[in-house]
Amino acid sequence: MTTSIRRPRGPYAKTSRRRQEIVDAAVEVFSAGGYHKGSLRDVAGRVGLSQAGLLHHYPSKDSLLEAVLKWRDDDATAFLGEPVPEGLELLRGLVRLAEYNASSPELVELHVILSAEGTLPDHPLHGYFVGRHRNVIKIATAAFQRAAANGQLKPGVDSEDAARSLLALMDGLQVMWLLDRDGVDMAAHLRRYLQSQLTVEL
Amino acid sequence: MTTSIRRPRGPYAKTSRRRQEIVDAAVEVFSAGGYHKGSLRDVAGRVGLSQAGLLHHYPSKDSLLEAVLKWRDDDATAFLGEPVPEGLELLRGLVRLAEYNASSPELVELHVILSAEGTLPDHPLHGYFVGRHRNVIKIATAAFQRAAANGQLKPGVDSEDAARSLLALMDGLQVMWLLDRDGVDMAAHLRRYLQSQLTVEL
DNA sequence: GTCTATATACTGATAGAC
DNA sequence: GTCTATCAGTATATAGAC
Repeated sequence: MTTSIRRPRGPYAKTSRRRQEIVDAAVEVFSAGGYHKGSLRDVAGRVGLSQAGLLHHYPSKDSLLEAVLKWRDDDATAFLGEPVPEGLELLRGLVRLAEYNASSPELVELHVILSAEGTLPDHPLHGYFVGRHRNVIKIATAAFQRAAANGQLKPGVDSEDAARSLLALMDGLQVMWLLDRDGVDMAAHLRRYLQSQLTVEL
Repeated sequence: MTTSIRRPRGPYAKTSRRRQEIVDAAVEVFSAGGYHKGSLRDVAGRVGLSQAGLLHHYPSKDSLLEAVLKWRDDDATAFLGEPVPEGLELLRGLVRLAEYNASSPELVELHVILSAEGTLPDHPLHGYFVGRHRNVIKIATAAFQRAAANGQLKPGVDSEDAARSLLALMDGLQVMWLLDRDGVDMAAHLRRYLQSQLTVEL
């Protein structure tokens, strides 16, 4: 997010609001079709703009998608709290995040479709998801290490392995939940997994 | 697969071979781009055919994709053996399947991208994946129930929950593996999870 | 069985008026 | 800031010759 010194509030605030409307609409569109199927015309239509008009705010499809991902990351970070909590607190936060996700199907759809597309090597999002994955693994591993240092982790459990299994489970549960929303309780599955790795009550 | 009585072998065998060539090429194309980005022209080019020529063998994009999914299901079934093994044998088979997958990145890509697209309600594959999911859950749940009946499952573990966690883990690990092939040992993660639910050596 | 040619429909992006 | 008009590219599918 860049700020302008020369246009501090008035017109800028209006443009900013407009840009947020566009991002909201883009979330709807990319959730329902992913990057490849989602079209700028569709996004534009939802905010009462022509496609060319939309391109005035975001000069390309990629730049719009980038804004969507930034918005989603900011949303998740805000949910977990800043600075990101450590140890068991982070693990508890991830369970609460799963509960939150289950109340926002759109967010889950967005994550599932974009992260799958992002695994493909020549997808515009590939680099973003590779980097994000590295970062998330690092943070979750640190949480398990902190738990281990506090004697809260079962003996023989490797922190990085536990972190990877946890994150894979989170991702896989989201796919499964989209296929069977009433049959899958994402947070409960995560809690059970975490409990099986810990020596204390989560 | 329909067979013809009037053309028992010669020309039919040739056509059958051609159709398999096409399916192989389609796996490559849909692996790399999913349903929406994968194009018939691309598939056709890989087997030295024009796009219209390809449509002679599979009259629509959907029919070709259907053939691809059938081929993949048959492949997995053949790997696990028929009839599908029961109890611990099935669980061991799923671990071996993960090892097999790790030697076929293309299969993993195909599964990850198509199953993500298939979660979207209006995707042509949605019905297929919903049905497949139900079926797979049923089989895996039965395997855990069999293990429980043999006293091989830890007390307090619900068979269906264990099955769902296992399958979510399998799916999530594939996404993760595509982002970091050297850092993720899918089979090892599955084995650890299963071992944590069982009273006997897997 | 395979081709060329074509119909029809979208796509993202640009040019330039207002 | 938003529009219309347009360009160049892509897609699936069909018609009909060979």
